[in-house]
Amino acid sequence: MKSDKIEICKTTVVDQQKVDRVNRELPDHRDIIELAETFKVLSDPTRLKIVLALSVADELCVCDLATIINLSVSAISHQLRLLKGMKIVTYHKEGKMVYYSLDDSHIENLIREATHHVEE
Amino acid sequence: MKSDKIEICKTTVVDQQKVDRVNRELPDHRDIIELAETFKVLSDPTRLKIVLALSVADELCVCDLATIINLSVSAISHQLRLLKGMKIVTYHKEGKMVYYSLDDSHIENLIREATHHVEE
DNA sequence: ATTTCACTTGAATAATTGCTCAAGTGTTAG
DNA sequence: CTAACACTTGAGCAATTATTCAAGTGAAAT
Repeated sequence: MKSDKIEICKTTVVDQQKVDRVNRELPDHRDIIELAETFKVLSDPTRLKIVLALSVADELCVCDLATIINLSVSAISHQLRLLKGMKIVTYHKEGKMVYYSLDDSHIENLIREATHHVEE
Repeated sequence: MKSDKIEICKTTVVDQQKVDRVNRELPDHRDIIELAETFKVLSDPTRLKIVLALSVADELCVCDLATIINLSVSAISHQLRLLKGMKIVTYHKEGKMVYYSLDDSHIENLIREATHHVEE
């Protein structure tokens, strides 16, 4: 069970040496999954808008976020829950209000880099 | 039909001034969608692996990519089609072989930035 | 000419996911 | 205490999507 080489893919390997080298230099599976998950968070327009809005406003209550994004409070709350789980946003309560803010400065750099890509 | 302010979200706006300012500073919808789509491409482990493998190897045939990623040739081909459509990869034919390579240097910077984020 | 090989493509399927709706929590106002 | 408000949460639904399978294309080998 150690050789995870050519079990599923039964086709011919054209350049085994190159395949080996790439396999050696590729990050391991866990890291790639984690990397993909980072991209996934920002791949949904609603979540991306939330992050963009918070990067402009510093902090916003759920209600105002819903107004800005033009979606139900429930929908925004669901996404905030997810963003909170990924440590991308934090919140603090003030009476019945809940104010959310960014908890991750790297995310803003990532978005900036992607913006350059889009503007190509 | 011009006011897209508070039609769907019927809840109270807490800080109208802040909401207006954020709405003014936020990129327009089309750009956000495009930005989200950029992230979406890299949010799938298979596509991410393809891009990572190509950034290491310069060029690879579909078959070797399938071997490296441990998936069917068909699955890889489907994803390559998508990546080609988004101008992230190109290909050139050599007899029956098709060699794919990266067509977008920005993507590598984007992945590098995201890697920093993961390593936080 | 026929077969083989590398790859593409369309259809079908299973899993994921983003939203709405309805109900629930906790805080404040009357 | 009751009602209103800001928000959360779980269930359900519709849409998207990643993969497999089967069939098809075109080039090279026999």
